[in-house]
Parts: sequence; structure tokens; C-alpha cells
Amino acid sequence: MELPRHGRSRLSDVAKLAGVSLGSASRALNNPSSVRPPTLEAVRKAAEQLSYVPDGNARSLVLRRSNTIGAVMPTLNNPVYADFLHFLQQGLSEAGYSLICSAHEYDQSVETLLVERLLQRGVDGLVLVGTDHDEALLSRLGLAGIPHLFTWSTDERSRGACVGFSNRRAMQKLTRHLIELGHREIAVLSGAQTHNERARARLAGIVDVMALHGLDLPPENVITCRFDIEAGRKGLREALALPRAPTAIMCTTDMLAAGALSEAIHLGLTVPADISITGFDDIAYAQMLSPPLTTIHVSAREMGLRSSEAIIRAIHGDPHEGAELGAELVVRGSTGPVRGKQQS
Amino acid sequence: MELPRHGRSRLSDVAKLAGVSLGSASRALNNPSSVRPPTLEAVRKAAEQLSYVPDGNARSLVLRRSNTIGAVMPTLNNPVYADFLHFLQQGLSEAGYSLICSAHEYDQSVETLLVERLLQRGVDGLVLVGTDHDEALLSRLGLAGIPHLFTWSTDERSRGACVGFSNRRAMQKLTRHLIELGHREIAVLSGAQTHNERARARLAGIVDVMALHGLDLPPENVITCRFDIEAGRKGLREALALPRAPTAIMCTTDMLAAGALSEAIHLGLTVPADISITGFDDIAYAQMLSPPLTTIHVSAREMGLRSSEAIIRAIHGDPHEGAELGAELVVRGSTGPVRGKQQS
DNA sequence: TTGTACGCGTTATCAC
DNA sequence: GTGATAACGCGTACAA
Repeated sequence: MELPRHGRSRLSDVAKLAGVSLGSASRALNNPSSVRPPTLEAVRKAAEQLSYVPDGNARSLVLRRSNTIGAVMPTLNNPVYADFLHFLQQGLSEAGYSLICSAHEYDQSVETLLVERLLQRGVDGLVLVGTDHDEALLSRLGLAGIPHLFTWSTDERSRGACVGFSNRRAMQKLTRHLIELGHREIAVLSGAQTHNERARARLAGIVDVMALHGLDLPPENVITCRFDIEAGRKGLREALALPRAPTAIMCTTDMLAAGALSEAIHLGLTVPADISITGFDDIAYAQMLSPPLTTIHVSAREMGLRSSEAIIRAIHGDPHEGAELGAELVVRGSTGPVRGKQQS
Repeated sequence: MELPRHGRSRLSDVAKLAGVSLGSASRALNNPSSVRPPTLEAVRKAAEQLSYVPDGNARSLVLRRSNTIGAVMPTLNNPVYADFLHFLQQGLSEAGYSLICSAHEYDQSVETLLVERLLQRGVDGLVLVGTDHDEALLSRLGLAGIPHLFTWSTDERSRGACVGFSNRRAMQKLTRHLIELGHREIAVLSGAQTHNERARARLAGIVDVMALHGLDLPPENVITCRFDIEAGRKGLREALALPRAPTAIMCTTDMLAAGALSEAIHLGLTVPADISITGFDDIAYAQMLSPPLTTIHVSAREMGLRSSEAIIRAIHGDPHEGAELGAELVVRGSTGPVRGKQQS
């Protein structure tokens, strides 16, 4: 009696112990109704006894399907992406899929490499953030016919299904709110625009509305920051040093806004009396800052769940054009009328 | 000339195009120095031309190694776990590993099921949170000889390597701080204790120090909450309704503390003059609340990176007993002396 | 150095 | 219903 060499027992061991053939054992486990009750019973008992666990790799090899989805995010620890990921995983897990996740930290060449790696692993589908990706990568995905989904954005969409929202229109709403409060001098703390259509779309939304009111946004008023709280602090100091002092600071992310807000307070300013500050995302902590942050609410939870459905349908060959989600203005305490001006 | 059926080209296609055998092609790609330069060149060109991507499943099958690590977290969106996950992924990715992550939402039976699924997938190693797990699961892991790592806690450790810290000692420090400020009536907002040795250890740390000062913690002063901000709000209201009004609220998590703090402010209390509030974790937003939160600082980043190293070493058969990390008291504005009492 | 042949663990296709 | 057997795509002894 030869023992299995790697501790793990194989289907053939189960079959042998149950006194049936390999084929019957396989069928008993995968399609119980296609086998006689006594056979089923014997196989189940043997499997239990050997604590048999099917080998997913072998199965994937022959089935051409791994029940695995890959996700490539900018980062995993930004609260909005963490939320998204959590619910994406929940949705996928319920459907029997596992999620392989990775982060490119806003480096497109890293993203391409990570996707490459996921393709090797044989993921059944791919979830990406944004619509701006390496061109070669996109055509590879198309050629290989591997189902994929773009999320967080419907801006600058060129092809493929998206589950996201219009960052541009969302930012327009927020800008309109500031304009109505009388703000004319606006500075923007933005993430880098390269390879990031969300950053571009958000900025474009601001420019749109300002232009509509005959205002322009001088280039020096757009301050490029890294995506963390500290960068927000630094950005605010830069904004205050601008030749024409801004009455409002628009941050393209709540994390940046959190940093900017705390730095403003730290410098002795009163928000919003001295200066208004806005965010984007409405992370859970936005409402707990003081003053609570005026921002754009995005439902990362819904996006995650919808994305899990969408990618699964795509895998099943179900044509699915994605979904356009909402992103609404949430007015809180960090914005107010310009000092000495009336609300228009 | 038969075309590959699934769009994807196989190694045999590469070999054919390069005019060499399967073996040579394989060697050229995996062990370039074991093949003559012209052969190498030909194979590389052919692979490039066919945009050949090795099939990870087939490779894993024969190599008995998937270059994949599984992680099962409580949730992916709690900021501390999100941070941990991010840096765990970074560390693993650098070493060529992919990370499959999932969340059990504090349900141990779900955790067991998720681990089961990961084992089927053939992960090379497993990263778990905490030391309290299903007994059957642990013995399975031991029997199967699959490398695994416990994180976030060295409390109640029974076996296996940990990368974590003593939740109990950390909470002792925090409690000592409150006692020194004169607090005697303390209420605790805690997560459920079942299947969670971190929650137990944190509570034990409080009880330890109180006992040392001849104080006891009545059962009704321990309020069990879910792990989210809203639960913190609700918990604070319960705490205020206690027969003996607490002068300090200790929350076992920053998220709970954030909720409790905001509710206290909302109810018109002044923190810390009317009541002191503490957290645990020191998430990025803890210092931005008002008042900023007194808490225990835990470096999720370091824990993530160290964990990636530890699990990889474990896979390589390198004996590695894990690491005990620090967790230090950070005193900020949310704690102060009891009204009318001197600091002892 | 190179080619051949076998094995990895599973599912699917056939005859029986 | 069941049992042999051929795939799935790759790595690697072994022989040449």
C-alpha cells in the first residue's frame, strides 16, 4: 500500500479506498445524482476518512477556469478603496470566487506588470480602477478575451464596461456650490494627472463651472500632491502662499482635505470663516472632522457589490454594459460664504 | 498548421516556432544558462512573437507551489487591517507572490470555510489574524504542513509563529494613564469576546490594572458593540446611562472611539473635561478628531512588512519564531484629569 | 547541450 | 451507472 507522498491524498486514493474507479469518484463528488446511492455513500465516506481536498490547480488546468478574480487597485489602504475591496470580496466570495488583490501605487508600469502576473495565474476576470491604462495592456486583454471591468469612473471611457460614476459631473456640483457661496479665488489640491483620468476629470469639472462664470483657474492654483494626509498639509501651506490668496481650497480626495483642514486649524485659521475646504469621496471620517467636511459622497460599498456582479456576468458571457452610479454633493461645515460677501 | 484553440499559445507552440524541443524551450525560459545562446535567442524570439504567457496552473501542478499566499482578515475596510493588508501585499509582491485575501466579518465558521477554500486553491502559505481559531482547522493546518502565521496578537498564543504584540500589556499602559489621571469609574466599549483573543486581552489589560489599584470593573460597565462607528455612538449612550456614571470610556478600537467621541460632542459634553475617551490602534484619523484621540499606537505597516517576510521564510523552511512588535501609548487631547481631582 | 517520455491530479469521453 | 483512458500544459529525469 503506497502512501501519498505529500501528505495530501488524491482522488485516486479516495477511489481506491471506496473500491470504485477514478471516474466514479469524481462524479460522486461533483455530480452526486449521476451515481448510485451506495457508490455515493462509499466515496463520501472514503473522502471524509482521508480528509480529501480536491486540488484546485489540477481542476483549473482541465476546466480552464480558476474561480479566481484579480483586482489591481491604486492602494489598498485608502479608505475608499478599502471599502470597495471589502465589498467586492464579499460579493465574489458568495459566488465562490476568490480575490487576488494588488496595488500599483499610481505607477502605470507597475500596474501593467501586476496584470501580467494575474494573467499568468489564470484569473477568470480582472477588475481595474479607472479607465486610463497602458494601451498595450488593454489590447492584450481584448485579444486574450479575458473579461475585465473598469471601476470608479466613467470619464474618458474608450471601451469596455464600467461600474463607476462621472467624476467630472460630481466635481461640477461641488464647484457650483462654492461659486454660489461667492467664492472666486479657488486653489486645488490634486493628485498627479498623468495616467489618472479621475484626477483629470475632477479638475475638468472645476474648470467647467468656473469658465461658465467667466472665471479662470491659473495653473499655479493647481497644486499637485501625493495621495496622503501629510501631502494635504503641505499643499495647504503652498496654497496660502499663492499670489492671490484663495478663499476656498478644493481637494480631489478626502485624505488630502483632512490634511489641509488640520493644517489650516493648526495655522490658526477658522474654517470656513477664513477659508472653505472641500473633499471628495465622503469617507467615514469626513463627517467627524471639525468642522465636518463638505464633500462628494461616493458609495464604495455599492460599487464593490455591483462590480462583483458585473464581472461575474461578464465571465458567464452575459453582455453587461456596467452601471453608472450616483455621486452626490454633501454640504457640511467646512464650506461657507466668503467673508463680507452675500450668498449669491 | 493547427492553431492553439484558446487564443493562448502554449509552450509547445513556442518550441515548434523556435525549431527546438519542448524541453529546450522550457529550459531556455526558466534556466537560460543551461542552454546555448542561439537556442536561447530563438526561443525568446518565438515566445515574444507568440506573446507566450506560461500557464501558472500547469506550472503549479508540477512544481507543487503556486507562489500564492492566502490571507483571512476580519474585515478589509477597517483602516488598520487595510493598512496591514496593503503592506503585506507590497512585501509579498516584491518577492513574486500574489495575495488572495478574504474577510470573515468576525464569524469563525466563515473563517474556517475561507481557509478551506484557500487550501483548495493551493496557497503556499496562510496569514491569519489573531490566535483564536477553530481547533479542527489548526490541526488540519499542522497535519497538512502548510506554513501559516498568526498576526496582530501574541496573546493567548498556543502554538505557531506570531507577528504581533501584546494587546494585554498595551491596554495596561492605557489604563494606567487613566488611573493616574484620577479615573476610577470606567466603562468599556468592546467588540465581542467570543473567538477573539484580542478583545479578551484588551479587556484583561484593563482589569489587571484596575485590580492593582483595588478597583473592579462591574460586568455592566463592559458594553459589547459591533465594530463600526455607529456602534460607538450607541455604546456611548449606553455607557452614560449606567447607574454609576463613568468618568472615562475606554474603547477597544479607534473606530468605536470615533463614534463615541462624536456622540459625546453631539450630546453637548466637553471632552475631556466632562468625560475622557480612549481608543486603540492609532489610525491615521485619530489625531484629526477633536479633541485628538488618546490611544495605543500600532504600526500596521511594520506588521504587514514583517509578516510578509515571516511567511516567506516559513515557506522556505526557515525556522522563524515571528516577532513581538511594540504598541505604545499616545497621549492626546481626549483624556484629562477627572473634574475636581488632582492628578495623582 | 538537446530531445523524449513521464508525471502532476483532475475531468470528460467514450465504450461497456 | 460504471470503468478505462485521453487530455490539460508544464517541468525534468534520463538517455542520446
